Amino acid sequence: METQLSNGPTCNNTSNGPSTISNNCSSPVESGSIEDSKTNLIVNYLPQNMTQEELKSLFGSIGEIESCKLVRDKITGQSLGYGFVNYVDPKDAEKAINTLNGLRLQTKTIKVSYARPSSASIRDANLYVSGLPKTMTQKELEQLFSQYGRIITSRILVDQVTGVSRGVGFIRFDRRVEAEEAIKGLNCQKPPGATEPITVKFANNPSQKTSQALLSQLYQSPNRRYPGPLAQQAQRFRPNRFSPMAIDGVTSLAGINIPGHAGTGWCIFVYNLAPDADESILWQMFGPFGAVTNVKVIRDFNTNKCKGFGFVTMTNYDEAAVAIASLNGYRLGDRVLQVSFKTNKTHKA
DNA sequence: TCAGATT
Repeated sequence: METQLSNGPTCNNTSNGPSTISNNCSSPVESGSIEDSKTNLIVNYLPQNMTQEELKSLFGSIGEIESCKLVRDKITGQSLGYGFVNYVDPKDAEKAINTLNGLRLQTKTIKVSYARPSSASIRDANLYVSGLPKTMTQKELEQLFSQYGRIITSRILVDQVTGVSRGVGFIRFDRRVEAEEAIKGLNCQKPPGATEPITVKFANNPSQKTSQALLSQLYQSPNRRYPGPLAQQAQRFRPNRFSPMAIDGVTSLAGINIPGHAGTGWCIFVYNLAPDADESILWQMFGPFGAVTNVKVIRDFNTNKCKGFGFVTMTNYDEAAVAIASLNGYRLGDRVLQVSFKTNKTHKA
């Protein structure tokens, strides 16, 4: 693989926000049985505002996608923060795991792994654990539970400020029967060395909460609706930074030149990419700064090598501006990148 | 003291 990046916004520390310790364990490459699909991936910890189209754009940068689905709440339509990507070629699925697992997008670190075959037996296998000793580590938590089955994820919630364990956590097993056995074996039991017993029970179901939140919104404040798509779009657009009268759409039609503004977001020009640069490097560089809707490496038609530049589209002006300020002059391998809002200049280089 | 992994 190519150059690894280690920079990004300084705000981003842990894998999924400051309040949790999380693993991205259960290495997917080694976990599949011979029966499992080698093309279908599950993608977890997606940013809340990421759309299915953006998911497809991100994973489509690796190879041809057979299908792609962002899972949403049935009632609210809100993203549940995970989705599925099914590639045509198993090699591309493997490549996606190798290149995109652990990619930072906004405040999240996405997890990419093979999807298990869907079945009833793997549902409702998630446990909520409380009363844990504050000193217990995630590894110790897993050790305690692993005797009951294969752990898919584990987590200990921590205080946002101090980073100290809150004594509660989650264990997701591969199968529900394993979770049931763990409750039987560990609920009301004292872990080794602990003075108090722990509580182990099934965790709340995820989609219930968002549905409830929506319903209470509807019933409690009927006059305070969420802003509709138009209002949201108007908020995203920041014309007064350049022109006091510009309005999204109108400016484009009127031919007023706003640097970088491409109608659907802010287009950023990235110059001095290496010939072997690919889309994933652009996702890696810009993803941590905010909502990226698209990336594109410009390649020579015949050689398929990068012509030295590419483009990145970001939804929000402020995030784009910070990304540009941070990445302009960034050293990628032996090259120093030039990063700016796209202009209408013709770039010949 | 419940984050967000099975379409």
